[in-house]
Amino acid sequence: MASGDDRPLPERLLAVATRLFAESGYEGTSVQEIVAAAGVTKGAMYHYFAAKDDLLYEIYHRLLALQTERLRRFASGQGPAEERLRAAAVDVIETSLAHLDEVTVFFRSMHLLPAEKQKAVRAERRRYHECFRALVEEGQREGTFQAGVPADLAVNFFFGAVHQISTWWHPDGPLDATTVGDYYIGLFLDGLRTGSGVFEGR
Amino acid sequence: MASGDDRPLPERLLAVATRLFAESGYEGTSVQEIVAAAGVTKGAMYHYFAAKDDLLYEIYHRLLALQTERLRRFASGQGPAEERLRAAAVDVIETSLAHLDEVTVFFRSMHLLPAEKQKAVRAERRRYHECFRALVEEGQREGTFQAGVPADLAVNFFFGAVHQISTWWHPDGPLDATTVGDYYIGLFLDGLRTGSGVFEGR
Amino acid sequence: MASGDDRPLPERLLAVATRLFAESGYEGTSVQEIVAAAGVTKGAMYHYFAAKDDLLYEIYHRLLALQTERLRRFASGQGPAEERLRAAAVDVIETSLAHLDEVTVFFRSMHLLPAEKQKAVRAERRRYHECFRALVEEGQREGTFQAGVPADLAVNFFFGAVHQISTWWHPDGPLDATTVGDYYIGLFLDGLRTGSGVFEGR
Amino acid sequence: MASGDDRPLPERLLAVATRLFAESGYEGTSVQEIVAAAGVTKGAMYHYFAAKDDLLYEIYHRLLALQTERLRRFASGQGPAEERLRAAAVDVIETSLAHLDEVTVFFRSMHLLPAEKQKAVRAERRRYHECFRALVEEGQREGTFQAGVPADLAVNFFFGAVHQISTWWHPDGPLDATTVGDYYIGLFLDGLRTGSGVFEGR
DNA sequence: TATGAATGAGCATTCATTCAT
DNA sequence: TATGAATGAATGCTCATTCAT
Repeated sequence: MASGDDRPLPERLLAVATRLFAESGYEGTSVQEIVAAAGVTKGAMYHYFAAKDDLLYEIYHRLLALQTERLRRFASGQGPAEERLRAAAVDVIETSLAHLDEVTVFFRSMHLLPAEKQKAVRAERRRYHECFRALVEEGQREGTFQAGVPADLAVNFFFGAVHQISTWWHPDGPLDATTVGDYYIGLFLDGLRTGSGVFEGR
Repeated sequence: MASGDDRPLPERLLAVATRLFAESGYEGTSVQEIVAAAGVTKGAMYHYFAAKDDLLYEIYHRLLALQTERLRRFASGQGPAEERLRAAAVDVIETSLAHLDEVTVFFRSMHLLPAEKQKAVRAERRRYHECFRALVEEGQREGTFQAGVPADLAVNFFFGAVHQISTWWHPDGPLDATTVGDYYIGLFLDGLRTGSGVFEGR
Repeated sequence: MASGDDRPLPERLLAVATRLFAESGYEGTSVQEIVAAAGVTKGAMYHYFAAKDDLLYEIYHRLLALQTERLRRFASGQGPAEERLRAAAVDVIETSLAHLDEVTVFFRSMHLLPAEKQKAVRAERRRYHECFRALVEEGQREGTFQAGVPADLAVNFFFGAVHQISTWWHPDGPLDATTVGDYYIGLFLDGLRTGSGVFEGR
Repeated sequence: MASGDDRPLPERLLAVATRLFAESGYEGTSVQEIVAAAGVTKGAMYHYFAAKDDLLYEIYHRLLALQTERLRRFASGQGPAEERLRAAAVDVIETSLAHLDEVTVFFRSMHLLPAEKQKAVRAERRRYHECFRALVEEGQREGTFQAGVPADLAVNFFFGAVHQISTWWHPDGPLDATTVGDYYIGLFLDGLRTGSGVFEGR
């Protein structure tokens, strides 16, 4: 019962919920299981979170806020677009792999959020996406990236692959996070780069 | 009430369940809603499916069986590996987009299947994956594809992107299925092809 | 458990609920207590009633339907208005005292019904009220009843008294139902009759 | 937040509770809602009231104490019983209409009080009732009122009607409080007066 | 083949109340 | 006097599944 975790209760509940949602799914995890794992009672949880889906929202919202803030720093840096894009992509893969449960849980279960929360998170996500896309477009204007492929689609392609990583990768497996990140970024940037391919001249 | 659908009941139930699962999620759809939408009663459904999760299993199993059979035909064809891989990739994107609900539902909810069914579908999925990977490896041996990137990882990268398509693409949107497929295959093959990139010589 | 009651389950549930609501109040009676007293499980109850408040609605709706039908028969009969009104009033008191729990429960708890059900029952109640009021107005036109008192108000006065009977009267007490009914009707009609009082000439 | 209400907190809490109970019912109003509407926190309320039902008890207890004190003044006055009864009745209707929420709330929810509080309020109520009944009996002995009707029953009849007024009357409606009071008293006294009716000679 | 009444276990949520501060 | 975090028990309701017919 003594959890040996002295973080504030809201943080502890989010951490516990993230782990349990990743293990058994959002719908497969009861509020009772969450609070039991955190060593408190339901009332304590509802003191901080108005509903179970607030946990789900908050889990991804916090990660996305972190990633957005970091992305903005990379995007507004110096140097050619490709270098800034690469740095941003390395970073988003690193933080995504470091928060694999959060990513997994969210993309599996965001459809279970009530409409208005879904809208809110989609709006946050869209802002992130647009910042990333702007980097791709900058690279296309510079001539580093193929102009023939819609930047929007390329970004979706990349993040699709990233968000699904947990379906096959595990931190204790043979490939470490950095390695996977390098390969993913390589596959993405090589696919995009001028000289590589099929969309040139479009 | 008259559904105007004269397919056998099992097929009708699967079609209805796929639609409802895609709309409201697997856990958000009750058996009662499924049978009501199919115009029958619960007993009728339980006559054909032993449990609700049989529907989920069957939905993806049928699509995967179809895609596996087609993949085998492409894989065992003539010509250079890249051509066969491209044809297989075009095909899997086309069939995936044509059965977008099935793909969405399954990758969202496979974690809710009981252990043994999860194992079964993972085994089927692995067989599919390995056949696809073999094509990539053949291309690497032929020298068409970069040998530096693990074929397994490349295949996972590609299917990650494909399985997430429904998070942003819609059949009535500005890009039609063929266009999306072409871009995705382009991004994938360009990223993989010799001469494009970072993994050469590894 | 064997209830020894072979009425259909819906009727049995309503009977049990009426008794328990009268004893402990609507809010003080749990669905669990109702189904336990009826010897079934919650699922069985929810098979017939969509919500707990359906029980409350149905309890009064059924009594009111009965009383409305009887009132219409008395109202459309032959003879002077006073005689028809007296017969109707005798009848409504008799049926109200025979269903005292229903009356008590409803007038205590109707404010807990969801808005649309409250509206429905109010509309039913209004139809009943208007039929009764028409009898009073007829007596006023005939000159039997004082014209100075608004018929609406007189009817509300009378039913106020009737609906509160359960706060002081009990079937096993010294006064039997018929006696109480006679007195109430006497007090009401004497108060209304020409020659008795203060509203004449208004 | 600043309530603009400088009455002592207990009074403010009772006023707020009365309004909320009248709007949403006793069980439909949470302690949290009461304290929020009063601009304080739960601890403050529990400092003055030991339990939620103390609010309910106090709401009616205060009104009843007021009405009892006034009734005693009218009862112990000079003149014929009918005049004193009329004055008392006018007064009780006036104060009841002026505190309509209190009356409504109490007669809807008194059954939710714990046994001992219910007993206490019933005893207070009985004292009030007996004082009023004594006036009726005095009138019967004087020959002004029909002796054939039990005074107890007549008083219950009258207060039944009065306590239900809020089910149909509203201060902003076409009839003002004084008018309603006059009619109610007229209907009651005319029903009771010698020469009007059916109970004479009993 | 199909019905539909009934089960039983589970779920998210609410809430009056307490108590250390 | 007053706060607000936390409790613990209860509540209405849902739902996959069974089974006699």
